[in-house]
Amino acid sequence: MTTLFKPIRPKKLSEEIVEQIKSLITDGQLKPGEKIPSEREMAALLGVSRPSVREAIMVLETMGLLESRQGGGTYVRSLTDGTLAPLAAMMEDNPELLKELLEVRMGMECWAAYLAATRATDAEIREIGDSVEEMARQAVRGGWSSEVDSRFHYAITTATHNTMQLHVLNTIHELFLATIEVALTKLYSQPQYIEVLLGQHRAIYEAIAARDGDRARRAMGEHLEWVQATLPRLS
Amino acid sequence: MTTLFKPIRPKKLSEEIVEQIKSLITDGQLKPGEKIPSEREMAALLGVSRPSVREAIMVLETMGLLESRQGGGTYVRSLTDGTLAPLAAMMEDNPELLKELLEVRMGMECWAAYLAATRATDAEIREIGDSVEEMARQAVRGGWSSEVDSRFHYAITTATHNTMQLHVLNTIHELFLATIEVALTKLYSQPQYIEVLLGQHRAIYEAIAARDGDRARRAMGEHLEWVQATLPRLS
DNA sequence: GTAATGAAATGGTCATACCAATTTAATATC
DNA sequence: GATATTAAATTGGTATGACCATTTCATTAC
Repeated sequence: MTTLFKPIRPKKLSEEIVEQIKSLITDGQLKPGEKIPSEREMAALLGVSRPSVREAIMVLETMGLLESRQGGGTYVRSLTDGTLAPLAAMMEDNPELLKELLEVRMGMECWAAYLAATRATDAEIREIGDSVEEMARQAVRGGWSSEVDSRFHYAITTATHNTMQLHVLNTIHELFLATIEVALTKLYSQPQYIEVLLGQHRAIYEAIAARDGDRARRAMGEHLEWVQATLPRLS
Repeated sequence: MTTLFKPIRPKKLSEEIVEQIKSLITDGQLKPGEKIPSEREMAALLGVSRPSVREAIMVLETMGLLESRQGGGTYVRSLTDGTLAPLAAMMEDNPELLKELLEVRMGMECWAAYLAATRATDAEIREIGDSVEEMARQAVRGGWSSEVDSRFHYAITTATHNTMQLHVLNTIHELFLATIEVALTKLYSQPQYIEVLLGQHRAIYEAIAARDGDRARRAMGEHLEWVQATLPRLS
């Protein structure tokens, strides 16, 4: 019952200013390239102090909606979809976070392999197998896409019959792909790695097909440790 | 050829402050839930004015990394709060998903126990032990709070030395607590359960202290399976 | 019409003050 | 010793006024 009520926090002035300016931009009353009133003018119009206006403009700049130039004014930016979510952007700036996310993923994928081995339906085991066969088909032609690898892991997570697991792993996988899809595709097309990777995927599939949870977890762990060790060598 | 060169714009002070605080968060020196120094203190430490610090904090709040409370201070948020926000919405719509979240958490806590056993410093092992001792002290008086349990799990996750693990688990833990803090506190105060739970927490601590990863993982798995089985009996 | 110079406008930073909310410490009571 | 109440301290929120740095605009000279 506690979830029905949420703490009420009064809005800061800067938040209200942000909302007003956002509305003017999304309504088209402030257009891309247009200059907004100066900080001093805005403060006078809104009946607030200049620091409060500055805080709101700072926030809108962070959102990518405005752009300030010292001495020159503040302009509305074009509404392009270029801004990455903050976490993905931070991961681009800091490869150590990516390595840590890989490790978080490892824990979750191993757990997923374990659960899948204990719960998968025959149809789900077939789908995992089919994705491995698709890898083998593309391997003959020089390597497989990161989509096929995603299909494999997605099928395993689906077989856990845990919706939350699927959502969390999907979110982590998207963050992951946003950063290293190019490197992964490179990995899946190197001749010296293809057979090793294919063998690892088969081992995972076979452990799940045998409904052996511990074996599935170990096989997944070995696969992901190998990937984690091999990716840095590609750069 | 013009795209090779970008205009050079001197960085604002607030931008430099943002970068410094971001680094402290991604390096794990500022952890989720932790309070950062006050605005006045930060201004003194950085040798800048309080409005400049405030602008930086405003920006970090917009990015979802910090959260300020008037009179109360400014706290680090989990990096994954934003990206995993849909989970909270899903759980509000469908409380049955709590069981699945418990299972996701189980996988991650077991992995954390394993990593902590292999990596914890002596000081970290001491902190885990201290939180178990605090449980024992409160147990004599009828049970312990969910804060003490959080401290125990937080100490284990900190000992993994994986910042992303800490952030993801923190987000999941807050989702978890938001739903069943009352039930957990009830669980931790039932006379027939207190001794069992204390024994389970001791077993986890001892396995980590023995630096036995597999044993730590099994102990954590047993504990969380027991909790998962027992919670429904309280309603 | 163009170039140089000065003034004005604008954003960036700062010091200081005060208000509002929260936390902590001190005191009184049982 | 525990609990409740009150006061003080701490912290974030907002404001005023000042000054610096950069850009834009107006004026003047050629």
